[in-house]
Amino acid sequence: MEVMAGLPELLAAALQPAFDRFEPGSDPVVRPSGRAGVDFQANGAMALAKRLSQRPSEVAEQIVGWADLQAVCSSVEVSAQGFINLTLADSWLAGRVGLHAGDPRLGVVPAPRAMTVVVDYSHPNVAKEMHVGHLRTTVIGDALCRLLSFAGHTVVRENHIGDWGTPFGMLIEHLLDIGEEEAAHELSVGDLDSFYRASRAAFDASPEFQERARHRVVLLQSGDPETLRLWQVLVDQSVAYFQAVYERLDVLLQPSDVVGESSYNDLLPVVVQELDERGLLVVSDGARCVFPEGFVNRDGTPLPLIVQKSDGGFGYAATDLAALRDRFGRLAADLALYVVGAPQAQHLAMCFAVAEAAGYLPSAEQAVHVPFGNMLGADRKMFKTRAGATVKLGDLLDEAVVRASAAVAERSELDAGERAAVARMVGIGALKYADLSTDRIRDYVFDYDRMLAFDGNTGPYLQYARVRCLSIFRRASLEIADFLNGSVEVVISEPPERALALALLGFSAAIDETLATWSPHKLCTYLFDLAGLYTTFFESCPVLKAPSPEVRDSRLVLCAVTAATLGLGLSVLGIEAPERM
RNA sequence: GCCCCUGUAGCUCAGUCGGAUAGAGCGGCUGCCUUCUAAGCAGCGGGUCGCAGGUUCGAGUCCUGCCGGGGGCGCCA
Repeated sequence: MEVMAGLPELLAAALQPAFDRFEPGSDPVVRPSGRAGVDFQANGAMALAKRLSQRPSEVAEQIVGWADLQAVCSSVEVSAQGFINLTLADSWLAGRVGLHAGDPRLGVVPAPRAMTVVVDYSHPNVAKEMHVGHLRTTVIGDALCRLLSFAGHTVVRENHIGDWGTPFGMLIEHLLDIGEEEAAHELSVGDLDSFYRASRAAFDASPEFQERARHRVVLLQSGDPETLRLWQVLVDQSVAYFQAVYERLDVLLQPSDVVGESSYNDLLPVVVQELDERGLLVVSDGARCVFPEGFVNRDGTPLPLIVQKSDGGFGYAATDLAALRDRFGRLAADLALYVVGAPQAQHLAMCFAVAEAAGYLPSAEQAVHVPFGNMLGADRKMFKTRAGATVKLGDLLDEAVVRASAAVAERSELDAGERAAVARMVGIGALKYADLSTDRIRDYVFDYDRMLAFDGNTGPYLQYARVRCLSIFRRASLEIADFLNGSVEVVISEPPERALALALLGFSAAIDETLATWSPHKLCTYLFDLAGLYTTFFESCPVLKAPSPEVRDSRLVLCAVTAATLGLGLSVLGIEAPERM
């Protein structure tokens, strides 16, 4: 079987020889067409005509005359302005969908060169509650991991948790004050915020506590075994708590993916030494810095990346550099993605620049910041992550399931046993889809009603469309697999069948575009359009009561491929799909 | 002050390497459950694509300037 390719590429390839006769290598510029009755349009003739000082429509006419599109298109027309309008033949389209149905990957070709990709995402802080600010990095990062795996790459998930730094002196002393058992209990029930706040309160209230905390930091940094043991208690309890959240959210992260800041401690002096050896290090105001080119601060003077502070402590830049060294060295990564908020853009750009200069990063394009916009409060300001009260991620997940349970109870005919599982998939699916379905770079205002909507362009709408595909097979006691082996002929008679078929063939392009730009919302948009076209088809084209057995079987193929596409699409986004709802 | 991101329908957002008459969801209005799941469908109404220039056969898309919003700019991470 020929390698499945996207329709635009296929048409462009068919037109290329004709374009080459005018000007070798000129681009046919094939795009989907919005015009009624036209599937694609080739716009390249107009630019070509301009360059050759000829009439666009005449150039287009000649190209059409030379091109061999008989087998593929039912109509090829040239507009007065020089657009070439291409309409695929129903029979060709039907045959194409038949092939598509037999492909378990639904037309998505594995990446020609499999890479090792490190994805850095989620990164919550030890002894701190996961809040809604962690949602975007976690959900987007997880979707990218799944997409990359599906594309054939080796994915190394790294959860770069905040498990080191001066706050731990305070946290450990507080742990001792309330007793290990009580501390472990508080942390294990996920009440990290009150633990952290109580530590902070003790620190602010008592000079004696402050002194103990400072001393404890020294003990921690010097590797005192008992202090490390207490620190480990905090880390272990926190990681267990994170894991509970991840499982509720249905993300891939495991405790074994945790590579906390502390894991680079031994590397930090090495990094400093190597930066020094390469002549990159400059001491400025007592701090050891690198001044990457092109970065300036307020007054126009060069902006430093502070690697080692004047007090001898290492800044987080040192940790980030060590992580880059580790990822491209020990792990031999081909690519590292940083699913980190947009405010860190400058910091990461500086780290990447320094890492490249230091030889840690082989080439600039191999480290990619995948930024996302801020979650804003009702006041349109950034949700505070430091002192300010924000919404706990756990509370948001609770609310998602509560609302979904109510919706399931109200709308679904499922029995009680199935309802809980479906409510979880619907609620969490709605929440994740809400985050994935808009361009990640944009800021958005935190809003329960928007994030947990179940109608319209939402996760549940996609789940529901798939459920409606599956219910047809259940109703008729048919196996969906029998319609996904390429053995059943597809015929196209009604417009909704045709529109659905055309959309199904666009899956690989949607995946490609999503990965090319690290933008899950592109796949969401595709799936939503597909679900809408399926629903139109579902409303107007009876399947089990089709006019003939041939049409019935053909429509069953369309249902089967739609279900498979929605299921696979949701799956690579990290959204579960129930069998019924 | 400098830099980054952003501005599209009442609200929330899509809009592909610049293509023809800018789309969807929510909300509003009108219909549609005796036929495969109404978390749905069909239809109506809704636009100075922030503003002004420029490039181009063609600009929501590219360039410049201005305005509004968010963020960043040396020892927190």
